[in-house]
Amino acid sequence: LKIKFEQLLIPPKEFRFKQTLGYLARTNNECLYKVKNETVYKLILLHEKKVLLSVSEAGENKLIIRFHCVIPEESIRMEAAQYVWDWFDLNRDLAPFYQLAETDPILQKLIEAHYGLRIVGIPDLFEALSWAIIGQQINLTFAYTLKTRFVETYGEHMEVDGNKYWLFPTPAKIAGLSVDELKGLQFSQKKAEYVLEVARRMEEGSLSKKKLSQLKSFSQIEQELVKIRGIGSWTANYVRMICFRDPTAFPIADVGLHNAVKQFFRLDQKPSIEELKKMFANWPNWEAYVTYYFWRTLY
DNA sequence: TTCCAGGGTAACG
DNA sequence: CGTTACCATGGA
Repeated sequence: LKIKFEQLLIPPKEFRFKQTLGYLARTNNECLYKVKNETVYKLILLHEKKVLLSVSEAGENKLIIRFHCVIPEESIRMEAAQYVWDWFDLNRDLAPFYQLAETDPILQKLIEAHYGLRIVGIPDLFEALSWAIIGQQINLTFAYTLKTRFVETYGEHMEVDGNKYWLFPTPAKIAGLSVDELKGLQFSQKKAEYVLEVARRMEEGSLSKKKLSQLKSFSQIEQELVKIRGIGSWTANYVRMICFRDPTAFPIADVGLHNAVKQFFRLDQKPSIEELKKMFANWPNWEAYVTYYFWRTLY
């Protein structure tokens, strides 16, 4: 890929790009970015323009963003840097989290295995909600299949050097679809209805990341989200976690978390909700990070 | 073939 | 309010 411009990013101390890459490369089924040669490539939309960027490590814990398209203007380069900063959750101060581990053997073990791992987010609210809805109650492999069909049917792409890079579909594109069209991709009736409802609300403007961000608390964001059909506690917390960057978000009903905890402690059966509440009470304000670190123990 | 998957809704008591 | 049946489809 031809490099048109480079931009340096200096992440905080408690960050290891290797961990981010490990997460990004956890599956071959992801259609919204590619990982190759320790570099992640992603197409994003900035000011209506498709911008293909890559992120890799440059020297000691520095990141370098490269642009593989027309040379973006200064303001767009800054927004791209901001995007990556948010995507990798580089704004979070992990020092208190790691301090908490000093007197906690469970956290110590988790952090030892994943030091420098940050929650890789989904900054786009429509994508975050849609992906959560798609993933409800089906195995992840099939969830990726559905997402890929959805993206490649309704999303835009850019082709560079024979590779296609995709954007997640916009609410505007999806809002006009019918349930049957999504069922054609093997969405269930309910999933199709839920995704369409979210798209319509976003297209109409009553639902937006900006509006929700202006609320006073993350719990208010959750209250607003669960008013929408198809969005329950798990989905709302998942989205608080990966889109709104709430470290206290806690998708406690998550099957992946249950399996991870079961395996981590070699339990005979999955932990109950009460047991999880009790356990996580040791990690106040870091529920999202502990959940994420547990997830990583599965792959 | 059976079990279950990064849940949610609606009906019921 | 807490519980339960049901949804719906593919993966392993």
